[in-house]
Amino acid sequence: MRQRDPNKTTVTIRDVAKTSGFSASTVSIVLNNAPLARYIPPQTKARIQKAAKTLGYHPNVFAKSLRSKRNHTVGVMVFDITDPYCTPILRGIENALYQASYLPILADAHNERGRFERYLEMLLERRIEGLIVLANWLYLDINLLADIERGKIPTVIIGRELESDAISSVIVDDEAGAYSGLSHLYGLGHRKIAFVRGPKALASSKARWRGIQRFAKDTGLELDPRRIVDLPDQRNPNVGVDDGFRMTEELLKRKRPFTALMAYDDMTAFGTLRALAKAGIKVPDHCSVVGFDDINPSQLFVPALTTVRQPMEAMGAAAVVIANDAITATAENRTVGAIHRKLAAELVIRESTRAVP
Amino acid sequence: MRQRDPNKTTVTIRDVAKTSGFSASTVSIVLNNAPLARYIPPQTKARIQKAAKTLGYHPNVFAKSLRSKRNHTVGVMVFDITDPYCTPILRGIENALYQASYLPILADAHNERGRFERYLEMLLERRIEGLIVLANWLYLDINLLADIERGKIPTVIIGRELESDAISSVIVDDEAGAYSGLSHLYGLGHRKIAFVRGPKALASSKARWRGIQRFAKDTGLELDPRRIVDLPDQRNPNVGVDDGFRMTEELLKRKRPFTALMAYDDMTAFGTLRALAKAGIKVPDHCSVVGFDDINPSQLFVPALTTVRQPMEAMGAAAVVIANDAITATAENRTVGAIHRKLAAELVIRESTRAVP
DNA sequence: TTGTTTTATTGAAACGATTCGCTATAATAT
DNA sequence: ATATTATAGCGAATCGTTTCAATAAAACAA
Repeated sequence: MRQRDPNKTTVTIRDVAKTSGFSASTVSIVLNNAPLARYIPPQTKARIQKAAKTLGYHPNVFAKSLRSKRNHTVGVMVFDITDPYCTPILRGIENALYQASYLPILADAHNERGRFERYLEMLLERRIEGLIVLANWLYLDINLLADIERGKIPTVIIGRELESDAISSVIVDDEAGAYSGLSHLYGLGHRKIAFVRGPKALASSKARWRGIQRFAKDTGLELDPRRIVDLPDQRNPNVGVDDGFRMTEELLKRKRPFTALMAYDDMTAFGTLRALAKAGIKVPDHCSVVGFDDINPSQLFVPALTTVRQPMEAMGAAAVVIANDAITATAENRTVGAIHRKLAAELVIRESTRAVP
Repeated sequence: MRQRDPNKTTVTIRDVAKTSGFSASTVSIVLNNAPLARYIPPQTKARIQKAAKTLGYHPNVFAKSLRSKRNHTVGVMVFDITDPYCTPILRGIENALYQASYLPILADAHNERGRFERYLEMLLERRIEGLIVLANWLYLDINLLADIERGKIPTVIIGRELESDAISSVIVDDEAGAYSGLSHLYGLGHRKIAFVRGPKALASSKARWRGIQRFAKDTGLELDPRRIVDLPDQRNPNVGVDDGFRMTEELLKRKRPFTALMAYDDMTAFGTLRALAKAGIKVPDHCSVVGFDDINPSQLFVPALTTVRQPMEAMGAAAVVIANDAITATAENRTVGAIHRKLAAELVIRESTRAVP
């Protein structure tokens, strides 16, 4: 005969029932403040609550989820947590989830497809209620997301807008951001401006360049191809610096003088700063530099980097709002279409830019 | 009469049982390769496995955990994910957990006590199998951990060694690290060395200073109190830079010349670099600077920072190993004492230090 | 032949919570 | 006095899985 372990460690709802003198049903109703709780007199509630507290009762989420199919958990998949771009977004996600009483399960794909798939599997098994994908600097292909669609799990992707319209997205307005960055340099009197463009395969590269071109057209600024270089396609956030360094040296070698340089992103800009320092070119005295992103180190640098700031915490929070809405919609059996948010970037003027002498 | 939803979406073990023609018990035994599976003929196994695959059966983890009390989940509590010191450790944790097929639930206390407690509660409810606490730059009091002890959840704390011997820890050898950093400067000929010490309340501050003192004693180096300043106690990782800046200015004001400066950590060192630049003092030409930690931006800086590197990924991995051992021990009803690991720091020589002229 | 062991499979009882439907009393209306 | 309704509480089924105990057929031994 199977019998309860007498010296068991977990306290169940039945224990609370026993010590409070009521049934498990009543305890459940009271503790969850279910609709039926309106009939339960206050003193009964008090007795039950006291019993629960003194016993140190914690409802078992597994038992709970087994019935309710809800577990207040969302998956957060990043592609490389090492990337400083990730951190503030993660903070934004975490904070918003906390407000909504969700807990994040963290998965880091290390930019490996296999790992991404394995994690996706694990998250699906765990019946996450929503999924937030942080597609930092990634070449993500779409088929991976078929799985997600199949499972009907509300999904939001940050940093990339997918062609498929089944998945929500939060991105920054790269085009307007680049426009404002260049506008800043132009306003300072710069006309000979060099560009280190992003990898061609990245959507954000294209968008940012569109902003540059639009500004050039609007003002008649000339974009000299000899002052333009491209970052190679195969990158990794931390070699971005090296690439920026190399590309800037390439630019210097071309002997086309420039008084300002716009880098694809802050990491690239750091490489640029290094190359310029090596060449004895002072920033901002001899050359202004503008980055993009405003990752944490940018403000620490000497000189502090002027850059176009992505509202990363806000992006994380926005993703959670979208996910949360979709989750409650699903719970209430409503359907809701994919939502696409594009947040504004903000120019942050620091020490790496100054008026042309 | 309650009846099954005919167009339900989840496929259960009973569905597999039905289509394969065996009972749920058998299916369970086969799919988990339980001990009893040794009696099951291969062709039965094959039939069941095929059925499971074609139906797309994923066992429900909640039902599973409800019985087995295991859920392959550990809580990871950080005190401020924004701190660049966190990221590599998190990576180390994540990676090691992945190897062991665990999934991390991320909690960020934002350095608020209330938030820490709330998260602890949530994690406990979720019946995490282990807890890893990342006590970066925190003033953590012990009572918080009473809860953990009560629940008998294997816990490892990174970055801090607790007096209580019930909780394992992973720390870096701060003393030896500081010793080697100073030794490096000394070897370059520096004798007039300034120090920006860490906040007094931090254990690592004390340990690092012990290393300094030991080196001074070993070599007869004089530690002039007028070249020593202390960081204030109330800090936050990102104002660490400002504090470093202020303290260095204070040092400069004192008119006691120095040819090298050791900062409590890299963040502080960034502040120092800024202050020195402002004063027109070139690094490393006129003054060498050494940091501690080797956070990501340190290598990006111009000049790249010479620093004492904490093996952060390894620390995260070590914490997981300890936690994992404790978890399996608990599962097998063995008891295992707290383990304390102290990892070696490693001097990383970059561009911010050079021999005294 | 009968008895024992091995092989193959299953029913039923948990795990811990929620919830529907039922009962029983008290309060109110007719 | 009886019918009706609001108030309180409980029993039992259910969620999807694992696992123990039981059964039954086959294989083997005596």
